[in-house]
Amino acid sequence: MKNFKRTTVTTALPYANGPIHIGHLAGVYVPADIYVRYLRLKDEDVLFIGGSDEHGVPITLTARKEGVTPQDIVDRYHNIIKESFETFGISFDIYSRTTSSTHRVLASEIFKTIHDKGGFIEKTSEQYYDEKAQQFLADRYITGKCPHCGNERAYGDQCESCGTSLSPDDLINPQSTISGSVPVKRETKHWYLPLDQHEAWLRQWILEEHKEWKPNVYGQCKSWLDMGLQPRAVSRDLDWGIPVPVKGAEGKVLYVWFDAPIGYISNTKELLPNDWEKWWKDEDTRLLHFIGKDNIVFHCIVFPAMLKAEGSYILPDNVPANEFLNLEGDKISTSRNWAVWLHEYLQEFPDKQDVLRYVLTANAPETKDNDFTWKDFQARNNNELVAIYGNFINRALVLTHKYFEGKVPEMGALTDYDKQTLDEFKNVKAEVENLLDHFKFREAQKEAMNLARIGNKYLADTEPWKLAKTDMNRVGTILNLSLQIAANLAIAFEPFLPFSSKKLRDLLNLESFDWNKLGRIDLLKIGLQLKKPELLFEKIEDDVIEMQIQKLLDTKKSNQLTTWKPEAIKENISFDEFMKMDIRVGTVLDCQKVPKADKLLQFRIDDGLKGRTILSGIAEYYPNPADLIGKQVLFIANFPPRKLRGIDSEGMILSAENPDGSLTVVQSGVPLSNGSKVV
RNA sequence: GGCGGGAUAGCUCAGGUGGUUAGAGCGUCGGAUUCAUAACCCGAAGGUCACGAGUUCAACUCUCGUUCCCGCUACCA
Repeated sequence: MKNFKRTTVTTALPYANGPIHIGHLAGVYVPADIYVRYLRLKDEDVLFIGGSDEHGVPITLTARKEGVTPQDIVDRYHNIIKESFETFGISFDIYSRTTSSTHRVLASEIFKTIHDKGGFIEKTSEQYYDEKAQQFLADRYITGKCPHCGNERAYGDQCESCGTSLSPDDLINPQSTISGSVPVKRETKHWYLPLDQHEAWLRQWILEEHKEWKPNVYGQCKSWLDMGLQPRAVSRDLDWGIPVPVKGAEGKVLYVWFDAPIGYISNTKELLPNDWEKWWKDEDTRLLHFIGKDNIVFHCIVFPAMLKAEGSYILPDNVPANEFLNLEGDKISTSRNWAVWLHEYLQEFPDKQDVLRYVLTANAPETKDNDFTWKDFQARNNNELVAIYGNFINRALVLTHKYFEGKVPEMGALTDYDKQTLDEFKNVKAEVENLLDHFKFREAQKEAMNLARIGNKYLADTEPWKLAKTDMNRVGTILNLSLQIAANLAIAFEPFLPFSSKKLRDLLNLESFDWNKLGRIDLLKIGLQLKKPELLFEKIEDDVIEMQIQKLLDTKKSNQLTTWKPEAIKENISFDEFMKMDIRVGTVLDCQKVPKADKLLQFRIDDGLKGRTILSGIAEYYPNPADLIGKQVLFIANFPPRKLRGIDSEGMILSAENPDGSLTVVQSGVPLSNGSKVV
């Protein structure tokens, strides 16, 4: 690897539309913080950048829902997030926000530079426009009926009921959420970043020059590159964001994904107004992006393309992306409140930052998705932090106080067994370093914990409490060595468990905690007075854990209750409007999966006339499509034919939406004549 | 459907340019011990390394196919 002079570490900017949860922490912030603390301990030049991502449509929607301004929303969450990070010990050099003036200026400048270099292409397209509110509608501002599951409140980008991603054109009966009016199509101009033009060098840079990236990262990039890159819009018609800084762009802002990563740079600039460029433009700087797997393509392809298009910036050297953390077997979900929220944890478990840090690292989703359970949290705390680490520290201190009034005793001649023990932890430094350098935080922490295991074993094997009756010199040596191991633990755990390390250093009156001293046995001077033993960690009892589990069960219950509520009835229509619709009864003659389409079933329907073919996107709910053959179903008979996957679909099979979002074809209970009208 | 990642002890995970008895932590069981937050220490049980073929003297490790989980992507009237 190249010898870099300094390291810039960025962490995915949390979206200021909700608080931080353990998934964010495990995937991004805890590993990044460990890495940064480690580099700082080694006295390397490092800058740790964080901040809130505060633009984009979802924030405006939340604001609208609550009847406040977008600024109110981002202020609220920015403060919650910033404060919880601070309390949790994520040691950012700066945690700023994309609504800062520095960011506003820099993002504009970067856009302008790329623009002036001809790095964008301009395209005019038709988009929905709300005539009453006199503005273009972002995908999220349009609701309508989901063509897939029939949910009436699907958004223009996604149906939250069935999870399908949509485009506004897909929606049936689109409606503006701003004024409630029916939007019309209108022409609008936007700027695009032509990723396709960047494909060649990206391919070389990633696939040839960065084979060392994690398999999930490398594979995902390769997948995208092989599919071929498309131009991506970098502007939107919206009033919340950074104005597009060119003529003729009134009412347009930078698309949030364009401005957000620039936040890394502007936050650096805010911190170091005169000195920021060396962290972003010097080839001797190593740039690292810590992110979750949802952000891989963005940080490996899109953002680098932006930086390259601008021309003066360095590219990331590595993008250590983690997978996702589940909670008690289910996906973490902000909207379903299925999460352990950091700010709540900090309140409910005061002074237990390190416990969560430890558990999240021990269980980090480094190679695949992982599960967080409260039982595991309790077990890790009680069986590892308390029983192994805390217990060893306590033993060493208690013994020293008992036999030597709390002063570090002299180290006499070392026995073979002493030397053997020393051998075991001599190379801890090299091992932890090697693991951390390769972003293997889970194993690195385990290696640190191993020191405590060595200590416990040493005490058990040498039994100083027995020797105290006969050979106090020997006891002194044993305890000196034990205390040296304790001091080593304080250093080794410093990146992982900073709060406990500080507490331990206080107990040991240990001032220096230079990483380079790790592995030495002269960290504590003879005669040094130690503080009275104090527990490093305390046990977590069953009732505390049960309360947390109960809290989640309650969430689940209330989620179920809300989902089961039928939706509100749609606005009235006239009888005439209904009569325009031709709903018929038909018998399924044949039903099979459409090849090369996951969701489509192809029906052949006896409609009493010449028969018809209808496609329906319900394949995932009918693993055995043949089961439907012979059943009588209802279908819309007077939709114009539409080609799907090359097949003409002549109508729409009616299905009912279940509480879990799945679909069931509505069937006739009694035999009817094929072709009967439903009136 | 295409592409990518994953599948190894009850649980969480290591592992290897293919080569003697496949590792760790936790949990379980047994033993020892009392300095310690009934903690620590020692020992044991527990795995056809997802499934099926192939290459090979030899495969958990390579190849192909299949299944399941996660993600990206197409499809959803």
